[in-house]
Amino acid sequence: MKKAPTTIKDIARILNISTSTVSRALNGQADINPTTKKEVLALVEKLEYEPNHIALSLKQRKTHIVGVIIPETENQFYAKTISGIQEIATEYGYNVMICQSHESHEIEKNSVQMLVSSQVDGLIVALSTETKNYEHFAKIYQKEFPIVFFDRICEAFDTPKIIADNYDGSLKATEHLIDVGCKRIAHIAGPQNLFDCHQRLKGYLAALKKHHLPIDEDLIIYSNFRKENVREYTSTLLDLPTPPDAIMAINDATAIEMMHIIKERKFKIPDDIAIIGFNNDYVSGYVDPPLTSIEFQALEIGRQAASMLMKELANESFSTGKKLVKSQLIIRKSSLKKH
Amino acid sequence: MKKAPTTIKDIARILNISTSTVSRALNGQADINPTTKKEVLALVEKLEYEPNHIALSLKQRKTHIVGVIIPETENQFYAKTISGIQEIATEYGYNVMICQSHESHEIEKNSVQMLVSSQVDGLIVALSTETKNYEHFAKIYQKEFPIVFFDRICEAFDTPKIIADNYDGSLKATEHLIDVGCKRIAHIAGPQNLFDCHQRLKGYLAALKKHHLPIDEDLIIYSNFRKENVREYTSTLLDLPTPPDAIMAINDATAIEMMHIIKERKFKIPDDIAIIGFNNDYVSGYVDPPLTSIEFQALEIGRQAASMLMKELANESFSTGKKLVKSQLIIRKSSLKKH
DNA sequence: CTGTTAGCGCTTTCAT
DNA sequence: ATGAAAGCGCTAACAG
Repeated sequence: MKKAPTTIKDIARILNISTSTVSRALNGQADINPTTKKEVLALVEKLEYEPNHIALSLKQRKTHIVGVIIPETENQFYAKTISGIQEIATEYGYNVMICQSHESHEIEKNSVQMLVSSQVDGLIVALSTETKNYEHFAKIYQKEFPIVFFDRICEAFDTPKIIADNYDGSLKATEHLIDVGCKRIAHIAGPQNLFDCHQRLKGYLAALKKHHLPIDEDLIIYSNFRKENVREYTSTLLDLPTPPDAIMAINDATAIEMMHIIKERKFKIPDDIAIIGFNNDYVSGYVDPPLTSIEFQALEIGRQAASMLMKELANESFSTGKKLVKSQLIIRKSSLKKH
Repeated sequence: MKKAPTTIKDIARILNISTSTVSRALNGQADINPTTKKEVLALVEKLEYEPNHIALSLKQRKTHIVGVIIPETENQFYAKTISGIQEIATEYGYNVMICQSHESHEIEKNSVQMLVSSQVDGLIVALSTETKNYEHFAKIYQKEFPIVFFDRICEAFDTPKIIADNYDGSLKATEHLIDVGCKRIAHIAGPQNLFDCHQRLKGYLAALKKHHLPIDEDLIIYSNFRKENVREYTSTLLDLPTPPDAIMAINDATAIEMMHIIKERKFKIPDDIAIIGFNNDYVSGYVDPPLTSIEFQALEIGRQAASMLMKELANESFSTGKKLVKSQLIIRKSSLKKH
């Protein structure tokens, strides 16, 4: 059983003054007798009074909480992103309420509703894999509820959008493979409704085209991110009449799992098949062979997303349109084919 | 500029009824004319009315939010833990507000204050590395504020505590090393104010004692978790007159980094030096050689911590004392010395 | 079955 | 410099 906390009223009663005076003493701005103020502050200290944010929120119709919806905290990328968001939010005096969609459209929808009901002042969102219908956002967007999308963005709305430059990262990675002599480059693509995955595929295709390599549909496999399907994807590729000489997987986890299976099948990495992943997970430098990967600045993306929202909440600016955050190719042994 | 949301008052005005009737229609329990109810519900639908949780919270002095303080979301273990907490909290109709201490005592202290001011109904906490003074918790504990500690627990308070069985995990891991013939087993220990790290050291020492191996202080190194110091720890061990024939590192990240350096120095793993880590990060199965590790059931720990809190909030039970969640030794090549 | 009223903790005019 | 009163959105006694 929790004890009732000290309120402004308690202070007022004890000091025989009105609650408004206490409020003034606490907030400092208005006219107030320095002596009264000192007394109040002393009692506040003694009684360990803590202001009740809820009451304030109700009064001001502003909770100073931002809602965040991401697919999974277990995903390093989103975990870092959260840190970036919190860093900026804290700076602006905001708190963060995080929901995970677990890649479910239904959960995402409920989270939006719950966060809105909780009166969060704005939303920062990376869409779930399943989300192909945006009504739950449309509903609040048309009420001018502040939303910022990042990474898994929704192009349907005119909100700020922060994304890693997946297109450029993918393009550079593919060109790197072409550089080291690969001719049949496979791509394990992600669900194409996800903006980032779509950009990766586009970057891959652009690189092939630029270097006049044929596009072979057999070399493009659409993954659903499920680990248990990786073996199947890998086998499909290895069993082709002419297997690929390089694979660019949709992420490091998939790449690492594939490397495992490829080695089982006695193919040499990178000499038979070069491998590249996306995300540059911290382990990628430690697997055998070390994995070439495209690194995204997750922390920076989180920071920028939060900054955009903070600015919008402060009515400072209202920048819609996409903002790209640079990505970087980290070259390691898994793609360094001798030629 | 956000538009003002629909309130219960709006509905009442339009329908020419009182707000309490609307409230009753919405909550369903009390007597209410089915027709009136239908009208209200229809309008609620049409106007997209969403109840204001803040108003409810103020009224009921219960926010249905639990605060969570963890060191880092980037840490896989805590990321999973969050998922477990959220799973249970959601089940009970609670939301979760997450703060990261980033291993700072100061930030942890501020987070506690902020969460309490935000009127969260309870707290789930894993302490920061820096935290050696518990006053910020004592203050709320004595007000009977519900707290559950997990993993990095604080023994000073009579609250529920959920921890992975680090002692047993460490004991088993050390015995496994002894089994495969190791005689000079080193331990990279963590800060001893952290409960889990302390238990790991105790398990290690217990195993040595049980098997009548001498305890060599040179073989115990106290780490601060900083990646940049790992090289130094490794060198210290390798440069000993008689280097260790096994190392049990405080976590997989450290173990993997050490493996790297050990290989640079041309020691063979596991034949010269066997390696074991803690946590069983998803990559540990993929490094070269695959890393033996102790796995903790992070999800389960999160679930149990949340369950304990939910029960306390429902006044169902008040179990203080530690609850252990089993850990498991995952044996891989890095510890399989031939003998 | 429904309306009236008071109040949750706080700020903020408006008086004094 | 301070107090009284209203109100943020909602629920819950109480009265009818």
